Amino acid sequence: MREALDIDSMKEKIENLIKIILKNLEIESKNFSIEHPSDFKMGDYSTNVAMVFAKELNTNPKEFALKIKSELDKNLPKEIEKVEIAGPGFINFYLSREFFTKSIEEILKQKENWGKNNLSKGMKIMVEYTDPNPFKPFHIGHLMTNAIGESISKIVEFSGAKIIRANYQGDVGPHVAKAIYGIEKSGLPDNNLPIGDQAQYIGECYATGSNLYDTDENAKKEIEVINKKVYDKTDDEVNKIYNWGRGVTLEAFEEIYKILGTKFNHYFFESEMAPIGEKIVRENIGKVFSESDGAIVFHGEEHDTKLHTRVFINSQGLPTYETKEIGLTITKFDKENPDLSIVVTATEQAEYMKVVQKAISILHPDLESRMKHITHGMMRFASGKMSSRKGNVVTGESLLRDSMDIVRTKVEDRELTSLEKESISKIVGVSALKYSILKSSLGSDIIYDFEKSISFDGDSGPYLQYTAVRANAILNKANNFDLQNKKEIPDYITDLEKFIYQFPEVVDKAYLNLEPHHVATYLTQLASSFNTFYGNTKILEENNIHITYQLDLVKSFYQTMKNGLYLLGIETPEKM
RNA sequence: GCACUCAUAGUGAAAUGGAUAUCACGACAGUCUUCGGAACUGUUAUUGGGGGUUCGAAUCCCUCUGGGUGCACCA
Repeated sequence: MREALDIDSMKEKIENLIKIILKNLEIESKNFSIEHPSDFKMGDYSTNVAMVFAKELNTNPKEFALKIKSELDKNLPKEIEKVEIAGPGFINFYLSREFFTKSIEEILKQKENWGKNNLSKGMKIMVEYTDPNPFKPFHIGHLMTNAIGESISKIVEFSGAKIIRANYQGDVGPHVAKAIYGIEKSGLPDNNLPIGDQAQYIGECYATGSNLYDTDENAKKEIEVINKKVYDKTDDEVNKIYNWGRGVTLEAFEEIYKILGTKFNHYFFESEMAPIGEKIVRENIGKVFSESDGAIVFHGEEHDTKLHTRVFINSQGLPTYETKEIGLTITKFDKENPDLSIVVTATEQAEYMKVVQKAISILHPDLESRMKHITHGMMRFASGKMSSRKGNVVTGESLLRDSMDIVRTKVEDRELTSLEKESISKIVGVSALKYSILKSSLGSDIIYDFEKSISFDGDSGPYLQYTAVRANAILNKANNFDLQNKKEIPDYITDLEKFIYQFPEVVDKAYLNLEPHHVATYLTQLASSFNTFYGNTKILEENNIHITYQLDLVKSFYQTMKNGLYLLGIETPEKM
């Protein structure tokens, strides 16, 4: 992807320059860092090499820095304008006009490939995420996992891997029995209703059933009977409701995936994973698993003091979630044999997953390094805001619809076709939600405040989109301009140019840490620097001799923003 | 009780061990109707407490405090 390496190998180039100098000074090279200083006043790149070596050379870091600088100055490459010493002994590199001009050319050449890297070239990576359960609502946690999983998939894809998207759904188990019981009590809904409404009705039936299970002994017994029937499929009435409800909720989920922009390659179901896992567990009783109080368990703490014991087959002989997870993991490797299998879930599954993965690692030592579990915090609500605009319990779906509705009212009196308005509502509404999830690092919980998430200025997805749309508007309008005699390149360098070439480094970082927020944070800085440029520079003026270059700059900004938003799973609208 | 995880302006966040800790919202004061104002400029305020490692700590180690999550037949 990066054939013309001049621009984004700048970091390596500087590193090599310094290594050569160290070698000439007969100093053994060890780790030093090259980074972007926090402020452009301190240059475009900076190294701490002088501070790292000063002590063992028994010299003052500033003196040593000066020595390196004088060596550098002897043969400075044309991409570097100057080198300076600052602070306690930092060596700062200021890039040249030529470098920035070249980087813009490079972006225009690479287009949708701009920002890609080869860090996982040739690998096959499977990412499992979203994981909603049929018969239950698509709740906010699913929305969060989906946004994160989709973004990680795209970041991994940008690093050269073949990506396989997987979704794992719980279509058997007590929650299904509770929902069926609720449906038996309340009756089937009108099948002319939109599929989303029917799914919501099923979700309500689940809530009813779940409540009765906790409060009513008879209901509890009946639900347990239904649960068995779901597994053995002996009751026609239960089968009928089951098939209908499973179909309706899965279809409703598909509508949501469509809005969110996710296309899965594989759908795995607990009902199918259970027998596969159970066979594996039973074959390894006495080896990996053992009997305890009538159940089949895995003693995690025997292998790692931080782990604990978990039940894999309960005392009634039924496989638990743990066993299904084993079936799932083995099935993934059987079907696709990925180099790496990533699972994205909320943090509450972290401990459970460690135990299960330990058990799998003992069964298949070669898989240990090929499983990765990424966890994220939960979405909580600012106090007292637990209901959606329609007054219902907030689900992932209602949140999406509400967000889209807000955008719809915002574009209502714009001069746009109703088709355009609908598309913008979707693209911008989804962006507001996704960005508010992806801007934070994965570890901590997100306090979700509806009022704030729909404020579209500043640190938000719509702000980024709006900035891109502005850039696009200039480019469209520029078609009427005669660009002859307007091809001079400015002698000054804007902050926009200083940010824009860093994009591939940001993508690398997001990939290496599997943290989408690096992209989100960067794009906000980039957008802000574009808006500053936009505010200070009137491009489309007859007597502006820099138009050609500035339009290229706008174009490369637009491309960078578009590619960056893509990595967050956000579309860039033409208008809004 | 044990384990995991988190703690940064009034609020929400950022910062491969680096320089004067950034960004947004809010508040206050301006620009201005522009190549699209969902914009720009300026002011404002911050690393939970205590030790340690280091030339250098929001970051690493120890400890305390305070949230969240998980710890046997749910998923």
